[in-house]
Amino acid sequence: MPVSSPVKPGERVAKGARTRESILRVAVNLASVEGLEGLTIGRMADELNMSKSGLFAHFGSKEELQLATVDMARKIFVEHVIRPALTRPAGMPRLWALCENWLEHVETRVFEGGCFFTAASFEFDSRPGPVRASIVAAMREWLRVLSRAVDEARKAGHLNAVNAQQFAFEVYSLAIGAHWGHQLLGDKKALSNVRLTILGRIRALSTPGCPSIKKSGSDMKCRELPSKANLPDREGSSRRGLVR
Amino acid sequence: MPVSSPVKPGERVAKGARTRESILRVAVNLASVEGLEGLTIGRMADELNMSKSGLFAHFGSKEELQLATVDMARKIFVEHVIRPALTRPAGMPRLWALCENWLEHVETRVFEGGCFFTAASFEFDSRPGPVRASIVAAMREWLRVLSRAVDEARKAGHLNAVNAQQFAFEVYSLAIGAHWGHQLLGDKKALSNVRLTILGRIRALSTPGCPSIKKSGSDMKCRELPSKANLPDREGSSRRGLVR
DNA sequence: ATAAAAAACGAACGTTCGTGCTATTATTTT
DNA sequence: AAAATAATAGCACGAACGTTCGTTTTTTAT
Repeated sequence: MPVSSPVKPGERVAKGARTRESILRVAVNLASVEGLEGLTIGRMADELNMSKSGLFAHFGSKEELQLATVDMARKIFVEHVIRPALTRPAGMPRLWALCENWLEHVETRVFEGGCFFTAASFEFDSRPGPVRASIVAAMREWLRVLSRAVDEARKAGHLNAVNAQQFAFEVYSLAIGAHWGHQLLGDKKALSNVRLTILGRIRALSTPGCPSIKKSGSDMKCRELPSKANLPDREGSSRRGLVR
Repeated sequence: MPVSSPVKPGERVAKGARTRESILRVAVNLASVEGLEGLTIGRMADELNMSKSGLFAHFGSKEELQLATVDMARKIFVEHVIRPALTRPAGMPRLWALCENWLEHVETRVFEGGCFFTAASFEFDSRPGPVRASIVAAMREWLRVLSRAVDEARKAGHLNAVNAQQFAFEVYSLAIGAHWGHQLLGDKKALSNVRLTILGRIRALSTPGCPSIKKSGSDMKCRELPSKANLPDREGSSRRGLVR
């Protein structure tokens, strides 16, 4: 009796696709803990109460499974980190939302073992092959999303002149550091400390006209600008890559 | 059977110890590329032209091999990153040397796959066990060395009041980010960019009386203070941990 | 030089790995 | 409801895994 994810009302999805998805959901979490190379078909089959061969048939090779896993992780990452940030107005609110959401997705264990892509990045940073390529592509996209947000903040007059790419890189480095402190050292305050550090870096470069980022409860929210609507913008050019 | 006692300097080294060391030297590099879990006894035996069982006998279990590998990596790390920095005078010169040496040891591939401990950190950040514990201990020590250097720089009047631990954390986060950009994205400028970023962070907090850190050729050197000698200080309290 | 000790080997163990097959169910489509 | 198709199970394979054991070779101490 194999498991498959619940079918959504209205939407007719083939059984195979449903099973495939539940497999990948398990795969993503397992990989975030044990690594993509530590993903073994036998273990997954056990965890899903299905046969090795039955599971295997969905992918045809381990590498295909790994690639599919990276893709699924990307989807989850977009859903939890990027998409919600795009509902915020371009500029400082969106930039801050991206940082917040990233830290939060580690804190709330969207992936069992912390950020999937952080683990995958350092696991594959010295290996050739398509899996690495897929991870690299995802990370380049993430960096692009982040640095575009920085650029938008500059254009909106929220940030003083900065090298957007460089600043995005700096912010993300701090985030990775937070992951390291939180996940490896077990530093409970690592995430919130880095939240403040990033905030400090942003504040140091923000203009007087920048919408304030202030505490509200135990959370920090960035006050929205009144101008733009509260919807994900599909402004103009085609959006390829991470968000699709 | 007890482990052989440390031999006096100049004394002949038992064959076993020599072999053990060459095994570990291979192990460290292999692990920096394939991960500590990817270390397989068969592969290592092949690479060293010896038998699996002969190699295995040196450690008794894979976990022991991993622990020994972490220890060897620690020794190499100390030799390339920490020890040379301790020859510089406490304060800004030493702090900067630590940063420089870390970035350099990635650039010059002291470990084949980049920084051993960066890889190990993210590989084991979600796994229990003694291997993880050993990595954590090493990283705590590294952070302690770094933040002590920051503190010394403050005491020497080179840096304005800072939370040493926090600042050390920030600096190391940037370093990890550099590793990520260099190793995963193949960004040739990642290391030198972050070198400048760290420099910027340090400069922003340094006092007027701080010895300047200036370019000399394509390299940056921190001008030494005239006061202290150019030797590794064993100042006072026992030094336990990383450097031993 | 010879005996004791240490180190390295070779073969094999039981397991698990990824991956093929061929049946046999379940699900869709007609 | 029957036929066609898709999904899963069962079984087996060769290779590689970590590990054990008895033997042989090399090093060390007498």
